[in-house]
Amino acid sequence: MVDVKKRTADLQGSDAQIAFDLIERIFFGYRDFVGVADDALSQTGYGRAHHRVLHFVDRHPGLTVGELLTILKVTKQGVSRVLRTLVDDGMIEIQPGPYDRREKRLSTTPMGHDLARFVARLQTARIESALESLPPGSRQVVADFLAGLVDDEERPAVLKRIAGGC
Amino acid sequence: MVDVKKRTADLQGSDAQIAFDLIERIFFGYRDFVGVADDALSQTGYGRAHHRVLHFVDRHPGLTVGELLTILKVTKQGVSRVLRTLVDDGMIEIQPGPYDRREKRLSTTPMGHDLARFVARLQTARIESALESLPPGSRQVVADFLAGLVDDEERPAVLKRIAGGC
DNA sequence: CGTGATACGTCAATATGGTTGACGTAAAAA
DNA sequence: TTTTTACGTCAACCATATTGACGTATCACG
Repeated sequence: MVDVKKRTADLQGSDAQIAFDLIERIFFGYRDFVGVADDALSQTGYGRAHHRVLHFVDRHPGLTVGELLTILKVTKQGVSRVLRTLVDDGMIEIQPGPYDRREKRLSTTPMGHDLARFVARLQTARIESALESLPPGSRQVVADFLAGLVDDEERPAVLKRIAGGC
Repeated sequence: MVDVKKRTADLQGSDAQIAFDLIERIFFGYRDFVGVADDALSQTGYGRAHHRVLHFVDRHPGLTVGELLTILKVTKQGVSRVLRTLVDDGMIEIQPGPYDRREKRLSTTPMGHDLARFVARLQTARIESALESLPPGSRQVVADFLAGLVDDEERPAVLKRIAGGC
């Protein structure tokens, strides 16, 4: 009887402290949110890595390869194949940097831009649908929450980049 | 001049419609949120796949392999190596189903339970930190938003599973 | 001018997390 | 008894990433 009480107390303590609900909502929400893009792009033969590169190059025309690596937190080898594919397919253009010609300035072609926008619109639809039934001000709450998940050291750079847009 | 006006109008229209801000906050927020678990588990030699299996088995003791595959939306081959590793390491136990002995009922050992809780607490800390400065009621707003990102067909099952806990 | 650092590319090997297909076993259900 | 189910496993393969080593073009500085 003492054992049962103890174990029950332990469980209640743990369950009260741990945000299982939000942990799992983040998991399933993200899974299906990226699934929107995965499904749309799988028909073109592209995967998640292609999507990430296409998205950020489209959002930041003139981005250098090094900046892209910083944003995605991957190595140059990690994007080389994906980037080459997108360039070969005519989705992304490369131009030498205007001041430093060692740089490769990346930008989307009209075709690449359209594909990036197509996917972004699908994801926007999912977001708007999720916000639809929520009270006014929820958009800001969600935006702040998501920013709060980012590492403290990274947050300033991330928010600046997002606000910067192009 | 006409061209410029047209392109400007197009751009404004697109930018207003597309939720770049939230799309990217979801990307960076999720990246660092799972990074919390990745970093903690990388020291034990486990990756993201191990974490997912450990988490859901811990949350749903007595889960069968088939149910785990449904939750994670992967194939049995996709989890077999990871699951075997966790069993070999003494993190997860297998018992035959009480009524159907073909089933393998999965549950965490005390050691596996502690590891799962350890990571869940780290993730909870990140979540609470993100909610800290937000107005009251934000927790529910965020929870509803995340549920809204889930596929419509999946949502009932997902919410039931999360609520069920165990 | 030469020297070193920088931006980028590439080759090779390796790891992780998956996939499909084929085949097998044990147990339940008909 | 036969069929279906729950699970496992072998093999082959794919996508995405890593580290390390090496090369090349370009810039910046003494």
